[in-house]
Amino acid sequence: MVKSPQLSAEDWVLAGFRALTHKGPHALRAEPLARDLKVTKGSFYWHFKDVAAFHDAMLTLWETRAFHDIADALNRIPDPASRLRMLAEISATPSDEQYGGIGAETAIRAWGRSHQGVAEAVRRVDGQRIAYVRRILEDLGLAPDPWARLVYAAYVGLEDQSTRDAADNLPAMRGMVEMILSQAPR
Amino acid sequence: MVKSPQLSAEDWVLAGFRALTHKGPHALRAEPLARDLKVTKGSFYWHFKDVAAFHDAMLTLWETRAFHDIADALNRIPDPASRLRMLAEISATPSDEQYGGIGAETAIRAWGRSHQGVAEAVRRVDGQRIAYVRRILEDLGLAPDPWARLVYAAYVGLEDQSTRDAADNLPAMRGMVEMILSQAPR
DNA sequence: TTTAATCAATACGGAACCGTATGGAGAGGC
DNA sequence: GCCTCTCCATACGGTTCCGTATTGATTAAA
Repeated sequence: MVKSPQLSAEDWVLAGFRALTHKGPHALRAEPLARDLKVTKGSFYWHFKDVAAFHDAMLTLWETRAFHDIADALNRIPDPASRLRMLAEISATPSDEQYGGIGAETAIRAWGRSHQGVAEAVRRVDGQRIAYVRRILEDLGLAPDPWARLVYAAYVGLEDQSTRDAADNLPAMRGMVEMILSQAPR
Repeated sequence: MVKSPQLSAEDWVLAGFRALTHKGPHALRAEPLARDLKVTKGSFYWHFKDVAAFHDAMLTLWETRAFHDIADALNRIPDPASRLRMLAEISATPSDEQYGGIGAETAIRAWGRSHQGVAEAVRRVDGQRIAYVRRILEDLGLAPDPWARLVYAAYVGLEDQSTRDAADNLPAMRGMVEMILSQAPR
C-alpha cells in the first residue's frame, strides 16, 4: 500500500476513525488530524467546509456500512439457527482498526454521548440490527420480544468489555445463543 | 435543598457528573463548569490544583461508590437466586441524575475511551462486579464461567441502549436471569 | 474589634484551535 | 509554453481555555 502524495477526503475520514478509536472524540479536529497526516489544515479545509462537515462525512460512511456489513455476512446463511450462531462468532471478532465492519463501534457509541447526530445514527443502526435479530427469532418460532433486545445488548456489552480486558466474547455469546435456541420448537 | 452561598469541592464534583452525563467529557473543564455554577474559575482553582486533580476527585468518588452501592443492596438478600433477580430489577432502574448509584455509568464508560485513569477505574469496578455475580452463580451450583460475563455484559449493553431509546430493560434482564436460573440444580 | 482563614472575583500571559484569505507548486489540457 | 485546476502551505484575527497572581469579601476566632 503506497501512500499517495495527495490526500482524498476519504483519507481524512479514515484518519478520523483511527484518531477516534485511539484518542477519543476530542481528537476529531482539524489541526491535530493534520499533524497526524503530516500536512497542514489547509488540506482539511480544502476537503471539508468545516469540522462539523467532517464529522458528518465520518458518520455517513459509518452508517452506510454498519448495518449492511453484518446483514450481508449473515444473509448468505440459509437457516436462521446458523445465522444466530454466526452472529455470535462475529461478535467475538471485533476487528477493530476498521471503520466499515464492526470496528470503531464502541468508540462511536461513546462519541454519541456528546454528539447529537452521532447518537441518532447509532440509534438508527441499532434499530435496524435489532429488527434483523428479531426476524431471525421469528423464523425460529420464538417470541422475539425480550430476546432480540437481550441478544443485541449482550453483543454491545461484550464488545465494550473487550476494549478493557483481553477476555474472549465467544463462550458467553455462544452460551446465550444455544440457550435461546434450545427453547425453539423443532 | 437550599443552595449554600459557598461551594464545596463536592459541589464541583457533582456539577462535574451532571456535565459529564449531559454534555460529555469535553464539558469537564474549569471555565465551563464555573459558568454552570455561576461563579468564576477562581473558585475552581481554590478547590483543585488543576483540571486533572478535579478529574481524579470525580473518579475517586465514583469508584468508591460504584461497587458497594450495588453489593450493599444485594447483600441484604439471603438466597442467591433472589439476589440474581434483584440485580435484574436494579438494572431496569438506571437512576441517572445520580453519581453514586448506577447513574452516570454509561457516561463514565464513554469517558474511559479517552482517559486512561477512567478506563482503569472502570476495569476495576467491572472486575469486582463480575466477581460478585460469579459468586452468586457458584452459590447456585452453576458453572460461573461464561454466565457471569454474559450477565454483566447484558447489563452494560441494556444500560447503553436505554440512553437512546425509552424501552424497558426489565423484561430482557428478567428473561435472561430466569433462563439461567432454570439451569441450576435444585 | 481586630485578626485570620476561607472562598471567590479579576486580571493576566500563554497555548491551542477555528475559519479565512492568499499564495504557490505540480499536473494536464490546449 | 502558457493556462487552469487541484491540492496544500502560510499567515492572520478571533475565540476559548489553562493556570497563576493578586485582591476582595465574608465568616469565625480571639
